[in-house]
Order: sequence, then C-alpha cells, then structure tokens
Amino acid sequence: MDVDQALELLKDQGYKYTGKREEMIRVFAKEKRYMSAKEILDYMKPDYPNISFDTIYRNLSLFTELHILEETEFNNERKYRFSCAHKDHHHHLICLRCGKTKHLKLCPLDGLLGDPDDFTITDHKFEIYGYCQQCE
Amino acid sequence: MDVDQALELLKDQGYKYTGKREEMIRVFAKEKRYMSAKEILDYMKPDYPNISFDTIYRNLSLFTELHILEETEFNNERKYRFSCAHKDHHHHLICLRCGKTKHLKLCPLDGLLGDPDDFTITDHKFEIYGYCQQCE
DNA sequence: TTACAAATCGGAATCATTACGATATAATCC
DNA sequence: GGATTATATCGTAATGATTCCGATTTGTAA
Repeated sequence: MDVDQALELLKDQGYKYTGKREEMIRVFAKEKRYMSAKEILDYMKPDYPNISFDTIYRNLSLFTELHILEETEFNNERKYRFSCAHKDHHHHLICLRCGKTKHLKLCPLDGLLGDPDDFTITDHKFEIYGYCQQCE
Repeated sequence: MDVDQALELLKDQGYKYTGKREEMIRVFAKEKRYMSAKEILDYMKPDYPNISFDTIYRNLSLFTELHILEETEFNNERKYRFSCAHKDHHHHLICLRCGKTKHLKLCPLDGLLGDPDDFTITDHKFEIYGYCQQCE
C-alpha cells in the first residue's frame, strides 16, 4: 500500500477526494508507525487549523474499513498505522514509546491445526511490546 | 488462586477486609471469565444497591496490581478475570460473547530465542478470539 | 453552472474512567 | 468493649476519548 494506491482505492469506492484525506494518508505513509487520533490531529493542525475531531475520527474509521490503516490498542490508547506493504498475514513487534514496528513472519496459529472441537476461532492478536533501539 | 488465598493476600498486604471486596472476589472466582466493570457492578447491586463505581474501579485496579485478577481488552472494553490457578505463563482462547476462556499451553515467544539485536522485548500479548460451544 | 450527495465544522452528547470532599467503617490500641 | 485513626466507600463532579448532529461547505457529475 502506498499513498497513490490508497487515494485510488478511495476513488474506486466512490469516496470523494479531499485535501484532508490526502494529508492524513500522507502522514501515515511517511511516519510508518502507530499513532493516536490526537497525534494525527496535531500533524494536521498547521495546514488545517480548524480541522474537527469528527473529521479525524470518521476518516480513521473509514481508512481502517478499507484496510488502508491497521488498528490496535496499547498504552491504553487506540492507535493506527499505515497498512503494511506485505499483503500476507503477519504480526509486529511494537515500540511502546514511538509506535514504530518490526515485522514478524511467524504466526503462532500456524502451529495449531484448525479449530479445537469446542471453540470456533474468528480472530487473534499477537503483538510483542518493548522498545526499539532509538527509544531504548 | 482461590477466594481464601486472595483474601489472605489482601490482609498480608495491609488492606482492610470489606464485604464488598470479598463479594467481588467471590464473583470472579465463581464466574471464571472476563467481565467488564459494569458487569461486576450489576452482580453486586442486589447485595449492595448503593455501591459506587469508584469502589468497583479502585478494587479492580488493586486486585490487578496484586495479581488476583488478570486484565485485558476486547470488544472495545476493558475486562478482568480471576487469575488462573496455573502459575506458569500461559495464554487464552477467549469467547467474545461470554468471556469464558480456554487455556493454551503454547507461548509463541518460546520459539524466538531472546531479544532481537535492535529491540528490547518487555511484554507480549497473544490471544485467540472466537466463540465457545455454548455461545456458537 | 447547477444540483446533489458527501464531507466538514463546531459544539453538544455519550461513555468509561478517575478524582475528590465528606462520611462510614475495619483494625488497633487501651 | 470503646475510642482512635487510617482506609474504604459514597455521591457526585471532572476528565478524556469518541460519537453524534444540525448547519454549512465542497467535490463531483450532469
């Protein structure tokens, strides 16, 4: 996923182009790390001093639905990052301070063969937290 | 961990015995599943009609600090469950509807040998979500 | 250029959680 | 057992994140 693909996807799905949407996407594409709604708002403020929380939140949800962004929660905050280039299933090591991630190829579910008898698996979460070299 | 051990632990740490604390612990010990603050409040209401949210939240935090409870977050809600009997490190399959869990022996971190060069691991989360037989 | 649906704004509403002053109560000491 | 004291609780207000909503603006298609 890159900026153009994301904008293309929005257009294809019938959503309108706006400068704010493009900038949001650009920020995520540039930063490549998990950011909170407030953080992304602060990035937008210089260019759009009156931007509304509503706009940020609506677009975060929209982008997540369209898989332009990935969403998770740590440090008691909901955070978003630009969707990884790798299309295949993957997990992350996440820096608790700066939100940067490292890819993990392994998925622990691969070891498990199918669902247990008495439980239907619909989803899973595997995240490793810590501190990256710069933040250490 | 059982009710008596939990009460003992509170006492040892210098916290006072109260009927509300005992009942909270009893509910968790009986239910053995993840519950939200509101859910536990509803369980207490019949016996303590005027119980305050403050009491619930303070005790949930206290119990979590003392490892009487385990805490996690799914369906956009913070939830707590009675700490597992198994002392050793483990993970869960979690029913998204009723909060019941099944133990998982495997820990995906075991495969990884130590920290990567450029990342210090402090914590991790591995949870499998779905529906248990009753909730299916 | 116009018309219409979608996007945004600004602010209010909601929801979960925390904070706080006043009161009640468990544990301790006599 | 009764007084003392620190802790726990209550009731309510404050906070913070997120969502909602009516009014307005703007992108897009005819």
